[in-house]
Amino acid sequence: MEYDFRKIEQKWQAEWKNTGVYKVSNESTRPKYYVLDMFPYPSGSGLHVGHPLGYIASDIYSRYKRLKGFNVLHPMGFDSFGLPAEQYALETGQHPATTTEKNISTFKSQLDKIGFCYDWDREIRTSDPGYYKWTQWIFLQLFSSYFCNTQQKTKPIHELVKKYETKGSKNFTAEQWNGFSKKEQEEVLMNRRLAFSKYGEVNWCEALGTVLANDEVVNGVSERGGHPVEKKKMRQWYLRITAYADRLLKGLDTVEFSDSMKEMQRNWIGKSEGAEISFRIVIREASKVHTAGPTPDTRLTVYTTRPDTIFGVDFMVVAPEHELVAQITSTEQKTAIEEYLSYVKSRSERERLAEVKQITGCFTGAYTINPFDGREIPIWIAEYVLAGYGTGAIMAVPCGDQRDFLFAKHFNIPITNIIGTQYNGEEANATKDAILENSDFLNGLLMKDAIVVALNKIEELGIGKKKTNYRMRDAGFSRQRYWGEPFPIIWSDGIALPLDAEELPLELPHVDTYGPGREGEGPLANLTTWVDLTPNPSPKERGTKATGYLNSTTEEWKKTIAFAKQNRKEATVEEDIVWQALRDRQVAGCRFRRQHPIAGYIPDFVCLEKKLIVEIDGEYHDNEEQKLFDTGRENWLKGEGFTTVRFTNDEVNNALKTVLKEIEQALLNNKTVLKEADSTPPLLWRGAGGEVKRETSTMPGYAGSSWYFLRYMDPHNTLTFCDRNASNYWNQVDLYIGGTEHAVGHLLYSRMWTKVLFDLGLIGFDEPFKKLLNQGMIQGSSRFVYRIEILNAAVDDSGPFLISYNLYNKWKLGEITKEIIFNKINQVSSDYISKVDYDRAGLMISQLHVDVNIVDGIELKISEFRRWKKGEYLNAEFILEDGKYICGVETEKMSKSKYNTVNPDELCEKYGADTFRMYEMFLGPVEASKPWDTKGIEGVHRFLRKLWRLFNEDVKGKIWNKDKASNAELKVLHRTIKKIEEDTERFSFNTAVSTFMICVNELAELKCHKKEILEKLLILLTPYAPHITAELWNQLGSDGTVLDASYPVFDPALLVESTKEYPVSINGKLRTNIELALGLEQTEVEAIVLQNEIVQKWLDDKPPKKIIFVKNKMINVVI
RNA sequence: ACUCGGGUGGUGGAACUGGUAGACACGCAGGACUUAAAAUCCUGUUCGCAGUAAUGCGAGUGACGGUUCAAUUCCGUUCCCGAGUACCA
Repeated sequence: MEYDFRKIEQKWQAEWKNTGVYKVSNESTRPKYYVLDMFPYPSGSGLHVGHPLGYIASDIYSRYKRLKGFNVLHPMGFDSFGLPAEQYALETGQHPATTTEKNISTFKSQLDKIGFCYDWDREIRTSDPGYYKWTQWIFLQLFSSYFCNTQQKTKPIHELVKKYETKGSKNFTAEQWNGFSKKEQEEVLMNRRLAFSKYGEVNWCEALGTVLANDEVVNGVSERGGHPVEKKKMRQWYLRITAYADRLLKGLDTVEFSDSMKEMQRNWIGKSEGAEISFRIVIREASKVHTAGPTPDTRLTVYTTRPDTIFGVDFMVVAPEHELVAQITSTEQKTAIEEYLSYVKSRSERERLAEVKQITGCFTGAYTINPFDGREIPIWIAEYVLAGYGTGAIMAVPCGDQRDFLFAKHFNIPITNIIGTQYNGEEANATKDAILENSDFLNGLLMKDAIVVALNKIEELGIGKKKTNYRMRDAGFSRQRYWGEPFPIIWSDGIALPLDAEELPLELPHVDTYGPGREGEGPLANLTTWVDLTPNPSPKERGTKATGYLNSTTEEWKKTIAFAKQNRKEATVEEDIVWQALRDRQVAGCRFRRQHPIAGYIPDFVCLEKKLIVEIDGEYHDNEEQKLFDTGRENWLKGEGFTTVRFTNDEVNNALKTVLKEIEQALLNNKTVLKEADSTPPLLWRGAGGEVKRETSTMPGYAGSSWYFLRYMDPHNTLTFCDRNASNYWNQVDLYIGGTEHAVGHLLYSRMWTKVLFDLGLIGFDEPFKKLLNQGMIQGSSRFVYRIEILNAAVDDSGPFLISYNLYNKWKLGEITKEIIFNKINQVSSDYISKVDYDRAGLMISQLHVDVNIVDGIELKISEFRRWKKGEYLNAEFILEDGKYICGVETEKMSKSKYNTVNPDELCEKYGADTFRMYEMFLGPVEASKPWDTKGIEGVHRFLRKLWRLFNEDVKGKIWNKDKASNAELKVLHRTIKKIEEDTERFSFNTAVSTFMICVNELAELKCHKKEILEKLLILLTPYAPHITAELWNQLGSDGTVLDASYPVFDPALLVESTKEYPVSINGKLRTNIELALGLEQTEVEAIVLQNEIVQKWLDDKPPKKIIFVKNKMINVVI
């Protein structure tokens, strides 16, 4: 009986599906274990071999933990909001929901082929309204919470309001607060909310009319099209992650992340401790000396981590954007400063990164006074000082900071040396270990110690204070895109109002086009009826107010609704006739509403899907004033995309058929604009008055992924994001596996969200991931062919010539001439080359990616290549070396366009999922990045077949038996148990695979076919190769399913030996082995060793200096 | 530039706290079975030198140096590769 992996794997995958063996319950007496993978973005190109690496590792560990008696949660889902689907929609018009759905089903079928133990009942998708309802809900929690600095903890914002109302704050009294307008109060609160909105800079591309992400901007121009990009201020949402900087830092000590991962997060947070010092400013003009600024004691505040260098300050540098710049510029320097500012502005639009660092700057004409020695210090502006960090101003110490040094040299500013011989005048020395000189009261102190001394003095004088700074910025949380969670926010007269929880989810409406709004807003902005919720007065009231609805209130909107209702009751006979004909989708299958308010207007009939309005005009429409009004309203509605058709009462009475015909025609002419559900005008209104609009941005990709690990615990709950019982049971993710690319983004955000939810008492832990394992990237190994172009050949008919790699390389290096290549071409196609004029012909060789799947190692499979790309190379001529066409090789990122992707489906089809799983693990440590190479997969496949042959033989069939196992066999088994358990526990899956190979090799050698041994081996192996083990377990007739078998227990007694082969070194060099009983003591061993022939040979009759004997390890004889 | 990883046969990699460097596999070479192929099995495979051979000797974990009876492992200097950050005061 042969190992028919295709049949076996199909059989067991179906079996698992039918019996639901991977269903996980939230109730169990067993201890819990939560294994999580970073869920994938379902891209259009499907899985390649890089994706499953981490999934296989987590699957092995989950299955292992299950065998060890844990209730294991190992879910999978999809991070299905994101830009690629939207871009695809922009190009093809296909709705992102459609393509996403399609991609997910491809992903799922690919994942299932690998045999993962996911509980698909717990699958989640971030783009599913049932899911993003809760993303929006958590956003609302963030919106209505603030960070209490004294308690370092998230609290509901109403507690802050209460405090303001009763006690006021640093900046205002309770009375003042209570006197603030609603809008003023909201502005104050916005500065404390955890999710808040402010004006921020975005990359705006005029030509594309859209906002671009940072990575869509390359060298100052758009990646697509190369159009110029500029900074533009727009209202944006942010998360106040900076408030959590310290807790995010401290939390790192409580989790098991790799050192590099922790380091990356620490760097990103970038905490630095230093001081803010303020300096008095004076301006020196030709005519006078005066102080700057609106008040005489306007001061310049700088941030420094080195207050000890205060006497080495030779100049100040202020960021060009600094608010003081205009005030402190002297008349003499005004033009120079203006020129410099315009230069900086022009440059900020360009990408500064690419170019060599230039030293630029400009003197302002102002000075600060060193408070300790009264020295006047010039103030400069320069672009190397960033407005966004610290105070946007620095004190420059050229002898201690290389940038300051270069700046001083460039502008000939004299440099003060405060560190004596430690400074050589050639470059700055940033040491903290120098003894200070030229430093007044700090003289003679070690810089390290002087930091505190200086700081204390500064605080004592009241000119500065200790200050901790963070490099991390608040996280931008809005995107001007379509395919993301809509914000549950309504802007009313400039105040952000949250939706009520009952109104969630705020579903993403359908749009026609995915292009940006007029002002660069997201595509949602184009849906005026969805966006504009401004309540409107009734027509009667509007008659007296030209700009009526702008000042309307809830009351007025209610009146509009009431008015419409009234109109319905008081319908004219003609209106009724038309309604009877239109209702219930009788015309063109379209739904009509009657007397339905649109903004301020109440049309007689409207079909929202087709944006068609039908008006039945009574006699009073002949009135001039009414006509004016009708036209005005028609124009306004036209602007909103509505077309209006009008009929008179007479037409309805006399020619209803024609009227209906015309309506039908109008419906058919209009295209469908909205899905019915989206067009319902919301009835919300929570009134500050003024313009009421929905937020049109959507949330970024990381919104949904910041809390998904919680949803898996309780995925179907419609009452809450995750029941507290469920999150208490599953608690933290015990093992999280994923790539390093999310080191700072996703991981920091989800850590922050967890802390917020914890503080608000919604979950019981404040770090989401207990242990993080980083999987390496699997790179593609690209293959190249080299195509020869002959220029000026004057011959038109021949296939392309392809030259093998080594010849190409020699040509490139100039080792061979073009004549030699022409000669080679001549050999493969003599009649072609005879027509070429050697002297005039030029040679060009281009390197082309070739599909790795038609290359065997590095040798091109020529016949398959001819068929490749629909026969583009059918007539190619090959210039070979040693009869082979050798391809060029390079390691690159795996991508379709480079033809270096390897599809797991094909490997599963060819070798089976078990082989594929084990081979991915065998490739090397999970954490390591490595290029994919399919070559070695045969070895793993051979191993599985060898395993199979321990149970069955091709001819004889079943050969396993129930004989009693020998000691030697038990020894092999228990060595394996020990090693596999150790290796699996420490995620060393590659060595575990090799341990299995050793075990099977040894059992084969022992001709062991005993159930007693093999059964145990199957349990060990089932996490790695679940299909073949399930099948063989079944064949052995063992009880139950191998998935829940009890894990074999290692018995150390079986491995106890009485003797050991000791390696014997002489002077640390291995010379021989001696078998010794284990109980021996040093002296006994020495005696035996000295007897040894080889040792005696090396001793050459001299006594050894020393003999080192390490029990159970080795012996070293020192001569 | 800074921070963090990592350099081991022809290749992927192993050696977990200093103690037999190269496990396991790929590839390659030779052999068995076979008309042949596939499959399977066996032998060899770090390099150099000597030997028919068993074997012996020498070198060897990027380079140089140190600590140690003993270093891939610890320390110092240096080179190369990868990842992250980027004028952060």
